[in-house]
Amino acid sequence: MAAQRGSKVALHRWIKEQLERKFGAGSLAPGQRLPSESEIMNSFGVSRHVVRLALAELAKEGVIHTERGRGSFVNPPKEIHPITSLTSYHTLMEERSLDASIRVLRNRPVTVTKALATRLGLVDGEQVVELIRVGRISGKPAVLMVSHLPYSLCKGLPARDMNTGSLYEYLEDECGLSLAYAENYIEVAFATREQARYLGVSPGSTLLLIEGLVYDQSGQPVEFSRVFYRGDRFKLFFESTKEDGVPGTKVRIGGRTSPL
Amino acid sequence: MAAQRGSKVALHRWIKEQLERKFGAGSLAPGQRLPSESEIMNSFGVSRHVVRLALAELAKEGVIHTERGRGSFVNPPKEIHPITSLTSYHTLMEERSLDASIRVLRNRPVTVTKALATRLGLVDGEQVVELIRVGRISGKPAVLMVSHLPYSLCKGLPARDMNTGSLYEYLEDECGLSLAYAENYIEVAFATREQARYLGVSPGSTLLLIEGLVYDQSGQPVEFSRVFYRGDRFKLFFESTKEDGVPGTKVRIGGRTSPL
DNA sequence: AAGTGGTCTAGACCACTAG
DNA sequence: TAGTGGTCTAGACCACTTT
Repeated sequence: MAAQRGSKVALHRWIKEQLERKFGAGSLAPGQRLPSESEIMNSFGVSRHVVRLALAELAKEGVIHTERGRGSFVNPPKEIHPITSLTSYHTLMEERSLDASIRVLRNRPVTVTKALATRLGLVDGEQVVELIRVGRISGKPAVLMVSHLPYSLCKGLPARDMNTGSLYEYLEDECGLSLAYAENYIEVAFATREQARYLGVSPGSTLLLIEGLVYDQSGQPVEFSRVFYRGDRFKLFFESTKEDGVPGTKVRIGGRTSPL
Repeated sequence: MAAQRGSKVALHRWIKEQLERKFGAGSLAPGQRLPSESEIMNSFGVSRHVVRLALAELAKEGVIHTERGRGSFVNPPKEIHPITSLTSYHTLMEERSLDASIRVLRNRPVTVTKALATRLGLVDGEQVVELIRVGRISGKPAVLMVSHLPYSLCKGLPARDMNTGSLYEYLEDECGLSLAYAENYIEVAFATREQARYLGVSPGSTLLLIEGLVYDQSGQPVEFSRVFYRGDRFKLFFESTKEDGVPGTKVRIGGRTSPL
């Protein structure tokens, strides 16, 4: 191999492009193993460092992933997921009942942190219910949902089995709350060690984060939620429709999940 | 320094945490320079490689950025931006008229690619208008907007100066189109060399991508757009309101941009 | 010219996986 | 045990920025 390494493009970028060309989607099926790092080293005649830089770049982009002691493998294409806000993950589950499930990791009262107290309009020392759930699709961890709710509004929540049932239905039907609106922020985040463990990715992986603050009809904050998706595995979908002269756009969340 | 490097956490991760603690937001103001790589090497007594791994991790997360020949610098916090779909960037400009602007990079007819033809319902060989614009906020590149529209629907577009005025207003007022709805996908992307140049980031940087396919009232595809935001600098904002028994959620796009 | 980050080599040891 | 990826060291040269 070796080939002409003309011009000024960095060697590891060039190697990355070669690997993408040879093993990218299409030429190698999802799940297939790439050559080992030492094999790539030899075939291109470069040091291990540049091979690792190239593979790391491909992994960051979600094209491949690596497993210690096993090798690097081609990833399947991204899943498409309707944006989750006020319409819960549970609603999605009902649509794809066969392969979606929820597992509760934590459901217990804790003392608020300062940042949480500000968001939920609580004072220092108050209690909130911390509800942490992992949503699985086809058995694989897909989404990490972290919710915090004022304990005073849902004292019965920690005792409740949230492995089934919608959180929002519970809040409305059994806590007498009437959810009205939410402010949401979508951003890129990176997996902490704990999040990485739950989502089955390596620490520092790219995540899509939807942060939401849900309000009661009285304007009282009811839930602060953070929903983490694997950035290499998901697209968020929403459908928007334009209505008359309104200086904004109406969006229906939770449209179809058909492929692009 | 050196300190106890007990247990099993990787050295570069530990260094990263130390740096974050010492120089993270709060202790060092945005724009301030961090110690050089060799200074960090010496102060921790580690090799340059682990220092670079730690700095790269911080850069990926948007905490810092590095400039060749100059050093590493603390980043300002993320901007908050309402989701752009059907309501154009131009609308945002009007809201913050002082510091937002658009610059057109390309506006010309080209032959469709296969992927584009599929999305826009065109046949091979047809022409589309390629409109590429960079939105700036406070003079700095903020968002890269890449639009493709069937040439037959807007023959006058390439001759039009799109540095001012809204694309959607142009389509409705001067092309006789009535925009109805759009399908949108939000995902993580990574900057190509070209995108990186336009956005003032390094290749491979994390981006937030909104892909949108906008339809006419007759159901005809009118525009395929891709809007790229710097992932380390932006949050997308939307507000959702729940309405009666609809199995979905109404979202008003383009709410206020007040800070979290 | 001096200092900075960007790239690359060579070699080592470790942790994990699989036969 | 052999092979894999994960981590780390030491040293080198280059491209770029600043003085």
